[in-house]
Amino acid sequence: MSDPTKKSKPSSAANAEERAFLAAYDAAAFPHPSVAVDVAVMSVADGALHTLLVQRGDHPQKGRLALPGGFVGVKESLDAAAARVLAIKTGLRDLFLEQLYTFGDVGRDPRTRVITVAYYALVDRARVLRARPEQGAMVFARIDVPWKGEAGGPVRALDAEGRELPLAFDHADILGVVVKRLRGKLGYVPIGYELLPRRFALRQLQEIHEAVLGRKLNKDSFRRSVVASGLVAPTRELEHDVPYRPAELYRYVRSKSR
Amino acid sequence: MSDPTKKSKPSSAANAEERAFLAAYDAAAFPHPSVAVDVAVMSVADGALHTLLVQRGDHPQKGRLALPGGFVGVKESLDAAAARVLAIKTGLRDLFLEQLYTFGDVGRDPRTRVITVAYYALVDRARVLRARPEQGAMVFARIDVPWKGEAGGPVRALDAEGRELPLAFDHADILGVVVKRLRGKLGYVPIGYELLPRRFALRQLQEIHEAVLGRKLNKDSFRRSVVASGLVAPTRELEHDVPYRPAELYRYVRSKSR
DNA sequence: TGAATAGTGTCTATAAGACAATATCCC
DNA sequence: GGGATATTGTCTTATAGACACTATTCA
Repeated sequence: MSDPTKKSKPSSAANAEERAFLAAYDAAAFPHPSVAVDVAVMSVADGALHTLLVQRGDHPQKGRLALPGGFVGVKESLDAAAARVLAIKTGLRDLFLEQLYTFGDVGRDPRTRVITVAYYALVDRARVLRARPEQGAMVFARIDVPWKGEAGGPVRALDAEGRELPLAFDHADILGVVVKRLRGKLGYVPIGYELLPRRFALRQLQEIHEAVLGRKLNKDSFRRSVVASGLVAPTRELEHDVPYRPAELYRYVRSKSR
Repeated sequence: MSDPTKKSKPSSAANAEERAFLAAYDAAAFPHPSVAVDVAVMSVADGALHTLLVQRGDHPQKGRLALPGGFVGVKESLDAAAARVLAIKTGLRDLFLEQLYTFGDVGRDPRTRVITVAYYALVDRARVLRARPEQGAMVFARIDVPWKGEAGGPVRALDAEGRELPLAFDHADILGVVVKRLRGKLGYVPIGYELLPRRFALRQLQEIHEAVLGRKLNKDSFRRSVVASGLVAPTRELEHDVPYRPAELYRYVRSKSR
């Protein structure tokens, strides 16, 4: 925390000196916070954002619902910790997974000082409903966003009957930041595709955007802007099992060809 | 990290049980990473982004230039740690200060495992040039961005003669993320005002935007969009000491009146 | 008066919203 | 055929870029 006195040395001796310093360095000389990762697995179902929550079987906050999380190993990168937690607690692998924000208020965990690096993952509805955790049990909870646009703030988790689910720690705030980030990103980054299967109708993509943004979009201009972006390509396949004219299926293409 | 077996208890006893659990919790039971904050103090001068760097007097990376940083106290929030580091290492207070990203690769610090939560601050050129640190010495380094748009990647720090300055740790990557974030934010958040004194000419604001974005902007549409945003208000004051027609000075207003 | 930039007005190209018309599927 | 949605086309409006023109200050 402080920068005590220092002495200059000729640069030729610097490497040996640095090696000696590192050998003598004692990482346990002062108390450290704990570092955790929490992963918000987001999906869209029935026109609303949903997330995967796990029931806390241990103290603290036993019985409340929490984001899948865990402590970061000393020899494990943050990204690796997030992927490991995702796989263990939800059984899901190889998802879009991105760091969100780091929450470090002093009292956010009653055990001790825990700083958590929050991540969010995106997955399509069919895959998240097939997911089976390697341990524990999961709830697929609907997110209720009590604010508009990118105002921000905590959100609520609801069960299938619309009852509010109690969230642990500051996870309502974390999920609020996830929603805010998703709304901000949808405008200029094609993350909507991560929430859909490989082939999708443009109407499905629009429904995803509307669920994330929390407002209706204009159908015509949505179609035009998506097609004009060059990020989707028609597949000549059609929807099936729909009680109306089937739409052509599109796929996401990385290379905009123009 | 694991969720072992659990027994159900009547909810009436839950509070007492949780208190007992917390009293017995041992935070030092497994090794912890260290947590630091680094603050990138960004400003615009001579048409380019600049940042404040401190010379490392201690190992590791002695002699290299680093972002002002320090370890997070066990009873100190991340935001408070960033503000403290900013004040101690640069003498600057009450700046726009926002969390950026958390860097946690295993080998990023040769001492031990150090996870750093990076922040960025914005300050106008006159104020940063008056800044005097409470300890150590500072360099006001020009940032050279070797990529366009929001491609991302490390940047270089240059001294007044254009010579490259050696950066410590992964700080070239951190500064790259800062630049990427600033470019992304300029489009829809008025952070440009944080880089200017309270009263400014629209041309100055445009120069700020051009320096951050790394490209020229159209003068006419820049003026129109800024004025139409309702986020600036004319002050009826004029520039002075300019060898041409002085422009009217504007100020940033939070409430867009319309 | 000339150089330099401030500030205004106009035209055009592009993107978005609104709306209408036709096409295609299932029942 | 009727219901529902897909898909295409047209019209209108808002915005950004380009450009021309006038205004104001200093040297």
